[in-house]
Parts: sequence; structure tokens; C-alpha cells
Amino acid sequence: MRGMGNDMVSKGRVTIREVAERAGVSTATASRALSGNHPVPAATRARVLRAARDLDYVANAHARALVGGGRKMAAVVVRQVTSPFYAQVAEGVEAEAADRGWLCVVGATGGDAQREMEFVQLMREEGARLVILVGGVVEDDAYRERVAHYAHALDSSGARLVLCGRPAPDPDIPALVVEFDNEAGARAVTGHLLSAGHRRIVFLGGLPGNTALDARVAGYRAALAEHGLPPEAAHVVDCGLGRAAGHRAMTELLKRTREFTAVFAGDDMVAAGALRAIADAGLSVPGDISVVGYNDIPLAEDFNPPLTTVRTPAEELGRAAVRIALRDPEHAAGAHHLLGTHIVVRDSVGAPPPGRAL
Amino acid sequence: MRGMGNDMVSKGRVTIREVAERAGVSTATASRALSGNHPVPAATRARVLRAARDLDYVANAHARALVGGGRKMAAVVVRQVTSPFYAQVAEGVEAEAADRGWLCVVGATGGDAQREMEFVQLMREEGARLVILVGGVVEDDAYRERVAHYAHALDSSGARLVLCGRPAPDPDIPALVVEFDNEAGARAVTGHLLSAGHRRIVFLGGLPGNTALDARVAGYRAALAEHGLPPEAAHVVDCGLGRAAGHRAMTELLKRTREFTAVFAGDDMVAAGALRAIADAGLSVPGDISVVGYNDIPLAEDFNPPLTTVRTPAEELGRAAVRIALRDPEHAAGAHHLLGTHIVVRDSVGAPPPGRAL
DNA sequence: CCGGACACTGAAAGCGTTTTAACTTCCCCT
DNA sequence: AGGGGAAGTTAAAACGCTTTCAGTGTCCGG
Repeated sequence: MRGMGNDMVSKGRVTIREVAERAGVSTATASRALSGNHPVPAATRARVLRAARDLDYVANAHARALVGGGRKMAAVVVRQVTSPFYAQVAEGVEAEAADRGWLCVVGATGGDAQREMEFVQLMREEGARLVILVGGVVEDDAYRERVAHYAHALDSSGARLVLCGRPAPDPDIPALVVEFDNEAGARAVTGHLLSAGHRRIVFLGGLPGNTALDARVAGYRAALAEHGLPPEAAHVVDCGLGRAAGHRAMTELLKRTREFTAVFAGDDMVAAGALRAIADAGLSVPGDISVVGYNDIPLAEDFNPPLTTVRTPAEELGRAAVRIALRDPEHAAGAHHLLGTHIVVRDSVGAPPPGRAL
Repeated sequence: MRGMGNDMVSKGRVTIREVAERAGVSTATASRALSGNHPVPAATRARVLRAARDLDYVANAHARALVGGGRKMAAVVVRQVTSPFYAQVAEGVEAEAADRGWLCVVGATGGDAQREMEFVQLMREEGARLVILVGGVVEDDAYRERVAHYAHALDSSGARLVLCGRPAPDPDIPALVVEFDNEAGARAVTGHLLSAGHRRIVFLGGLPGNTALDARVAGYRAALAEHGLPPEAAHVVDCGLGRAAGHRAMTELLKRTREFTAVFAGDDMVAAGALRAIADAGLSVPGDISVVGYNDIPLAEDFNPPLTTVRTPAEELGRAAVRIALRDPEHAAGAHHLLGTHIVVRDSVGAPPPGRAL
């Protein structure tokens, strides 16, 4: 860093021409010496590098991308960056991209399909070679058409589309899917509650049409069925996600009935809201009600009590998305990858209260 | 969206040439019609737009930036995206950038100066017009030299550098600073504890050399002084930030002494760790010890008990950084903007226990 | 009826880089 | 001595777009 800038020309970027001139070579040679794309004798190379350093030369990425046809850039699109889960996925993408010298841009849509489309369009203009759409959505016709459009549009310019935790499109659409095995995770954590003796378990946070949540509900139901519990025992509250929703739904539920002994929250934020509502109602966890969450956000172990939940390695999801997309150039289209999860046992699950066990 | 792609050529991007050809005009006219940079008769314009739509034309941002000299792109650099505070700042930058049609890229450094330099260099190559460095660091010579380098390098290519919550460099360096008034916030929240009757207040989470924390410590000391409390009452534990650090430091502190009645945590994550440690020790908040945090992260109200803290509107910080940088083109260099904060009172502060009040 | 102002359009000159194809040398082999 | 590389180098052609400059007509006032 020392000694930089002594020769800096006042304004305007230094071009490779000036570097070449100073080094006494042509731009072709300068380019090769700088990019290392073609062998150049050590002496010449040194002269060029020296000149570049003296002039504080910075390559113009646009010119480079223009001639090189595309550039090393990945885009990750989430609903909002501040959601811990999305943030982790984005961090994973960023890290894996950075590891290979790729640039990573993030876009936040706020859940607005319009903004999503605009952003994908922008990424097309920018020449992103990889677009990663993260986060569950309701799967309707508009969604399917949108994704089909993205996929073909990106594919036609040689870019890849990855869907993380989203409904998979028709298998002949050139996109690949990477997500967690939600059903298995939900089955496991429900089984954990069942093993503790619970029989009346509420699922809080369904969102019909959202494939991620639907899969969790399916896993939850499967676990109950495995224990020979009738489907009507499956108490699914479709309150959607988020802390506020969890708090509201739990408060109402407690007002209506207390015949359940455990709550399976659709995600940790819902669990946070539910815990608060339970505390507000003067009940204790896990003394009166056991609670489990989903996702294991960083603060889950600081909940009161520390939350038993399912760890979904979100950062790994982001990394996997990049890795897989860049690995299987051909076999990619239509591939569907499932990532494993595992339970994290903390203190929010206990035996059901004696009087209320079935 | 319907009807797109019928005419799409198999591979290779559609260029403006083909659009022009199809519309029966020259590339010059096509460019003008598409960019709206120069008036074009309505009929011609319509033909061009029609052709572009039919062919699913996507402009090449690189070519555009190459000739146009630069592009609308902002970069925000944080330690890690998963930290709630940084995430909010990044979201603010993203939102404000998106509002003006700018692209926003984020870089995570993991606190590594090397990666920070690489990223800034990359942004220089990419032609970013605005680089926002977020987050406190230790201010040493290496830091100062680094920032001076960034500032001059970016300035020489017409880009702006903004420091958010970072030590301000020499005033003649072409960078501007936007940050919260940490001292005022800390003074206020300390005052809140003092008003509740506390006299022995520990500051947990100092990090000497980190200007943000140092300012909070200064505010804390100032508040004590205003109440006529001697400096030796100022008990500052330099454990740094993060949940783990807070937990460890609090555990150790409780082992050593219990003569304090309140804790001022350097940020909410430290507070989270501290709360856990206090609970582990069998003490209650605020019954035995009162706790306040800093930053008001989204989950702070779900802590046990809900945390009284200082709200630092992080998203607004991000937005302000962009706004200010883009507003004051000239007056910018060396400007120092302070953003206000305010206390959020929740349940983690009470009167000191009768026996232990000074 | 002419000169000029005006509206529209197109050919061509870049923007900064990489890469291809050609051109020197220089050396080794027959 | 002459031919065939290999090694090193360069001039010039892209890459896709915007913009300048000049060239059409067209319309108006004189």
C-alpha cells in the first residue's frame, strides 16, 4: 500500500494503453501480462506490472465483460435481507461466490412479484450468470408462468436459475431446485414431541399453497400417522409466518381451547411469538405447553426457554446452490436436490402435564 | 408476459442491431427510441419498441456502461450479512438504491482488512459510484492509511466513499461520515438507569479503539458524572461484542462480584448473552439486576424479559448514507452527519433490590 | 423562388479490453 | 546454407452500445 499514487494522473481512469506505453509494449502484451491469460516472459511481465502499479491502473470490468462475453456474477433474490434465514442464505451465496472470485449482488423484493421481475430483468442486462431465487411463495399460475419465463430468458443467455425452497417448476424447465427436506425435518421433530408423550400437537403457521410449509405439515401428519393417531388429531392453524402472526394466533388459540399439550411452530419466529403469547397467558414452557420451532435461527437458544428446533443450515443452502449450479453444467436442468436437517434439542420440550396427557 | 419468446432466436443475446434491422431503422435510431435519450417520432418509436419486445431484446449493461462512462451502482460493505444490525443497514442502502434505479451489491469481509481491500478494488473495477463501509473497527494507523487509500482511489474515478459508524478520517480526506450519535444515546439510556435508582452500573462490551463503543462508554461516563458519581463507579468490562462474549463476560463477572445492580450492554447481542448468564446464575431480571442493551434489534422485544434498549434506526442509516452521498456532490468531502436515536422502554429495568441500592 | 431553420435519420467514431492472425527474430536441424 | 518451428510481439478486429456529425427532406419567411 505504501508509495501508491505518486504518479497518479489527476482525473479520468488510467487505461491499459497508458500502462502499455509506459512499459514500452503493445496493449496486447500488456493485457496478457496483466490477465495472465497467455504466457509472457518474466522480464516483460515485470515491466508491465510495475507500470500498472505506478499508474494505479484499475481494469475496466465493463470492457472486460463486453469482450469476454459475460462475467462472474451471481445474484441472490430474497424477500428481505433482514430476515435471519434469508440473511444466512445470502451470506452462503456471497461466501461461495467470493471464494471463486465472483461478485454477488442481492435484491430484495419485499415479496412483490413486480419487483422480482424487474430485478431478474436487471440481472439479465447485467449479464449475471447465476440467479438464485430464495424463499417460499404461494404456487399459483402466475408464479409458474413467471418462473418459466425467468428460466427460459436466463437460459437463452447462458445463465443458470436456481430455486431455493421454492415450488419446483415443470421438470422440463431449465432451472434447478435446492432445498431442505422439510418433510423429513418436520417428521423428526414431531416424532420428538410424540416420544416425549405428547398426543395433542398443534401445528402453528400453515400457509396453504406455500410448498415449504405444506411439506412441513405433511411431515407432521406423517409422524402422527406413524404413531397411529387419527388425522383429526392434526390441528393445523394456518396463520402464516412471522413473529406477529405467531403471537396473534397463539393468543387466540389459547382463548379458545387448551386441550393441546404441544405446539409445533412453522418457524422460529412464529415460535417466538407463540412463546410470548404463552407467557402472557400465565402459562409456562415446557411445564404447561411444549414448543418446537423450525430453522434454528441464531437467537433461538436465547429464547425463553431455549428453543428445541430443527436446524436448517441456511448458509450451507446458499453455498450448495452456487456449488451445484456451477458443477453440473449439463445435467442441471430439472435437477432437484434435497439437503438434510437435524433436530437441536434444548429446553422447550418436556413431558405433557400429568392431568392433560391423553 | 404472455406471448413472449415466440420469435426468440435459439442462443446468443439479441443485439440492438437485430432490433434495428427488424424495425427497419438504424442502430442509432433504435438506441434513441429505446433509451429515450433523444426525441423520436411516435410511429418510429413504436415500431422499435415492438421489435424489441418481439425479439425479447435485453440491453447489454456493459456496453452501455462502457460508452456511458460509469453506471448506477452502489456497494455496501459489512462484516457479515447475518448480523441483524448490518442486515438492516444493507437493506436501507438496497432500498434507497432501488428507489433510484441503482444496483446494490453487498460485500462481506468477515472483519478481514485484506478482504475489505479486495472488495473495494473490485468495486473500482466495476465502476461503482458509491461505496459504503459499515461498521465499527479499531482505529489504528493501518486503518487510517487504508481509508485514505480508498478515498483517494475512489475519488480519482469520480466515486464517493461513505463511512457508517466508523472512525472519521482526517477532514481533508474525500469521504463523508454518517453515523448515530452514540454518545447521546448512551447518555440517555444510562440516565434511564440512574433515574430508576441504580448507582452501580456495569458497562459490558467495551472494545478500546472502536470508536462506536468508545463513544457509548463516553456517554455512559458522562451520564454518571452528571449525577455526581465518581469515575471509579464506572465499571467498564472490555469484552467486545457478540452473544458469546456477553455470556462469557457476564458469567465471570457474576462469579467475581455482585455489587452492581444494573448492566449496560454494548449492544443487544451482548445483552442476550448477559441475560442468559444471569438466568443461568439463578438471578432474575429486573428483580435482581436491570439490563439495557443498544440497537433494538427486531428480536429484542422477545428477549426474556423484553429488553429496554436504544433504538438506532439502522435501515434509516443506510438510506441516509445513500441520500447524503448523492445529494451534496460538492460539499460532501469531510462532512460528518449524526443521526438521532431514542430509548425504547420495555421490562428489563426495575428499581434496584432494596438491600443493594447504594 | 430561394435561403435557412428545423425535424428526422444514418454512417461512423469511439468506449477499454481481449484475442486472432500475422509478423519478426532466433535457433536448431537436415 | 536453407527451411521449419518456437517464442515473442503487435496491429487490428471484434464486443454492443451511445453519440456526434453530417446528410436528407420539409416547411416557412422573405
